[in-house]
Amino acid sequence: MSTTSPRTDPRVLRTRQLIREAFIDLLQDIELEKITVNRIAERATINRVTFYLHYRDIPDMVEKIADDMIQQIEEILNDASNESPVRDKDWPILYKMQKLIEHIADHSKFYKVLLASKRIPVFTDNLMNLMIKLITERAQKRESAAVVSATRVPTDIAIWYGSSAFIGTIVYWLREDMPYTPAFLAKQLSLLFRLQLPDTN
Amino acid sequence: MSTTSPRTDPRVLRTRQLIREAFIDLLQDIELEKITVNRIAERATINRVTFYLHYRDIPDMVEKIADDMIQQIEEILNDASNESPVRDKDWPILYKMQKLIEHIADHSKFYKVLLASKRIPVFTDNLMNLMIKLITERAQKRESAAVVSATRVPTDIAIWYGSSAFIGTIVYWLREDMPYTPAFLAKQLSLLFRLQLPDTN
DNA sequence: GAAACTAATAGACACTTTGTTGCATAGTTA
DNA sequence: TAACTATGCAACAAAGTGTCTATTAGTTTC
Repeated sequence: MSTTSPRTDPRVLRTRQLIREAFIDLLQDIELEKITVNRIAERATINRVTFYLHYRDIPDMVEKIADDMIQQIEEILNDASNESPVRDKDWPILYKMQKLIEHIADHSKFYKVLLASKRIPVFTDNLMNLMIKLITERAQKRESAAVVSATRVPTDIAIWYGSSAFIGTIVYWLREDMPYTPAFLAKQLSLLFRLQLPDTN
Repeated sequence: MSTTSPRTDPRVLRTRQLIREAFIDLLQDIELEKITVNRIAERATINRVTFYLHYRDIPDMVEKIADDMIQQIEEILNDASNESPVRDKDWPILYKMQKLIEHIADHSKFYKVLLASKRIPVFTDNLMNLMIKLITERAQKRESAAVVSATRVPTDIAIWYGSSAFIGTIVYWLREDMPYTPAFLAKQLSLLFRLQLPDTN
């Protein structure tokens, strides 16, 4: 559902957009369990049958929306890899984090409801997987192999710890309606994270 | 639903136990969204109507089960406060963490499904709130006021960071079927956590 | 711009789930 | 034993689900 390759019918895009917005909108008011295809269709001003032309059921829709989210974020992280300022070359994860947090702030309505207020597991899960992948890659590049050795804490535990801390902090920051700027939050996260890496300290 | 004060009718206890077990059991096989009162009643070998005698609906049941869970954990943490060995007096949170993780290990079937495999938000949320409370108290007692000052990271961010890291690590440890002993995991967590507190390092 | 294609609408269908009722039965407590 | 109360049973209206067929409307291609 995240394909745009062979040019998609604008009606399809429009419908999916409407469904998506209606869903986010409904989530502001009611619990996920109480959301029905009926209500979504009504709010999106589409026919109920049309919903089934796009998604098997509500969990399927949620999953597809989560996939889109992850794809967007991956693009942002990739872009950040290239345009990263020289001064951050020794610590590129800071720049990536900042870009990610800025993106989340730009779409805070979306992320707040799916990640923070109602906590829909698949979103947190996907984001966590992405973060684990990111940190693991860094660790393997030995750019921060210290995560492993220096603290004598097993790699996997250190990675679980760091990834959960990153995402969790962002979630709470969202819940509190973003009391710090993305740049500041990214900086604090990198400070705390750096502490796990005595080598580079 | 966590009351046992004026001695509860054994039939009530039996029924709630059956419902609880049926629910955990069902969650091993199917997604939360697909679980119906019908199925729970069937698996629990009780009448569907009986379910409604105890819970308003499924979300209500989940919430009550989560409440019971938190109450149990609070008792464990309180007990740990008293019986904490003298040598850990300067760092009692380690002992508490170990007791908590041991408890989770003892009921791993329960916690794995509710916290790790299917991630039912209310459980993680409640546990997170408890952890935040715990860390905040420590911080206020100035026992580890360093969380605040030493790293120059704002208190709330440091607390979000630490709490998320704690719970997240335990969740991943559960997902991986507990590859370390509770004592070892608690030790590693305290090592990583201590790093946030340069004063005591 | 007309023709071919495809998405969305509308109404209807069998089916499941929900939450509630009144009444009968069985277990619990005093 | 008697009073009480939890559970079981049958049935109900209401709502939601997922699917079908036929029709309308928008998009793309030549």
